[in-house]
Amino acid sequence: MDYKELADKIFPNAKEITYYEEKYKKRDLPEGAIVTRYAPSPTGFVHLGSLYQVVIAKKVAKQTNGVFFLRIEDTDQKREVENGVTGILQSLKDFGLEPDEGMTDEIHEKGNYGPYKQSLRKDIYEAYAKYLLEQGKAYPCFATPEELEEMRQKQEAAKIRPGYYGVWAKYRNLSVEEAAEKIDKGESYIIRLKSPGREDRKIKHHDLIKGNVDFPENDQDIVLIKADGLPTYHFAHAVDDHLMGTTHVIRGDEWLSSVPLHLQLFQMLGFKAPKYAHIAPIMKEEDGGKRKLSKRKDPEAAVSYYTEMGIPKEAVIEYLLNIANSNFEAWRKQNPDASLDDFELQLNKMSVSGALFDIVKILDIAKTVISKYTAEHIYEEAYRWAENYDEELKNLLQDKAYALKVFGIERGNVKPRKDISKWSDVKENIEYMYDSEFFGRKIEYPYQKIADPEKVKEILQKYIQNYYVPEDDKQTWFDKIKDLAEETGFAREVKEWKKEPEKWPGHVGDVSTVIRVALTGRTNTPDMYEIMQVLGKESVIKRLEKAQEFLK
RNA sequence: GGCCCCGUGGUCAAGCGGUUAAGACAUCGCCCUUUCACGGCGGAGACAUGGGUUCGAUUCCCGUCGGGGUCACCA
Repeated sequence: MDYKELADKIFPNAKEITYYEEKYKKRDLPEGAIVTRYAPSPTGFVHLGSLYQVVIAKKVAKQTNGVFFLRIEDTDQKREVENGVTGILQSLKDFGLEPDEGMTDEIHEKGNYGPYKQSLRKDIYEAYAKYLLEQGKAYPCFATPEELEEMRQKQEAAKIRPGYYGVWAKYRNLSVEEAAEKIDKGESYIIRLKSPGREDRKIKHHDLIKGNVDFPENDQDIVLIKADGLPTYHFAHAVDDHLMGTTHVIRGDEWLSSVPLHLQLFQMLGFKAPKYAHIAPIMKEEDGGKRKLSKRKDPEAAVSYYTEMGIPKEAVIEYLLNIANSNFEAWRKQNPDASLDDFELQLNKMSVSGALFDIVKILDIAKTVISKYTAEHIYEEAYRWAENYDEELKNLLQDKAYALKVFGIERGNVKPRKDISKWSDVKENIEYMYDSEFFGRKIEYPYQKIADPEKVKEILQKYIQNYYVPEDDKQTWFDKIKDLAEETGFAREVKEWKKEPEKWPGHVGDVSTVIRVALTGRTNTPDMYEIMQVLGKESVIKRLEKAQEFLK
């Protein structure tokens, strides 16, 4: 009996690998085109770190007119979540990062290199496992989990490197006859790689991000096909990325230490190895230390968090690009209005170590991004967000024409207002502009320097009677408030007051604060002239009268 | 513990043997002829540490310390 017969015994129905090699032709792409992929488990959950990888992978592919595809790695049934693929697809869509190929929903897919779901590729993995078996490069291993556990404990106790390798690889040198006999007896087994590696030899690897890294060769006889008949990540990675024509594997750096194994696998399979780019994780500070952003502990680890908060997708991506390439910031300064697509990302400029996640920075970016939107765009985005997450805001926004006026305050000019960094800020930001809201709840009047009820009332009264003319232009309106200040005993210019503060109890700014508070219930608002224009005469008068009433 | 990677202000980071050690966010102050948000100007704030190599080290080498990753029939 020889390897070939043993292989036939194990995988009697597997096809020759030439079948697959011919079926999946080399991709016809322009010179230098890069093929990348995102290969998550179908957990339905997309981590910020994954989104980061996707942004990079897709960008690199697009830059070179290549392909970015989605492959679902569902070889571990324990990880599977119902509708997991849908959740992932939705997240990618939320950020405009749809793949060119791969799954399009739970069961459908597009592209010529499928199936794009690993559980559907079983026969393919078997063909390649058989191929290795035939050459004696893989073998059936009959060790039970208990046996393995016992071995590991021995190794630990003796303080030697744990694992299934060398003399510990008990079934490695079983003769084909012995193996066949065990199989005939019905003993369960898995398929292991017969690693030719030696731990005392080094391999050199050039990582596109990490640079040159030396590792000991892999000498572990790792599992290729598990007891459930599905491949392990490593084996599937080699087979799939070869067949699917991946040129650049862009993944988290937790995989860096598997590179020797993966390179070995590609070599034994006779495949050309892809280039690797290992991305450092996004970290979070905790108790002075750093740790990876955690799915369990940190809500901001889930990409859905940002859509829920209403942070625009461009802002999240821009932040990620900021972390990815430090020259992005300079580029953005040079090209404030350019599309993100125009930025050329360089893998070799990526940071080797993980950056601490900075929500403040992301919000700052979002603020700038939103400030460039038109009122119309803001309306649409805020409305779409409100539909899903905020019923009250949705109701406020029903009157589109009015909402557009509100959003148009101090917008569309050279120095647009920067006060919204996420859609969830909007309600708080605009609610006082609506009479229904304003009068609908208990109004607080936080008067500042001028708080004496009589004085406040006097200012308000005189303003309505002698100065308020809705048709006034801004300058006239402004001058009238100065007149009002003077009439009620305050300095008409702030500068004059600053020179001689003892001369008046306050200045025009203090007077206008009274009006502002009466009008809006707030001390800080956007330009008051514009607010009054938007509110309109009726509302302004009503509000000013209500404020006086309140003082009785 | 073995193996691998990393260590510049609070954070993200330029820097590649000789620099007043950039910039951004955050922070503080002043200005922007009324607040706030912007914007402008300015301030404070860093090369983990000990040895080498060198005329000269943030930069090169070694140790120490610190941080991270990885050692599954999980990905």
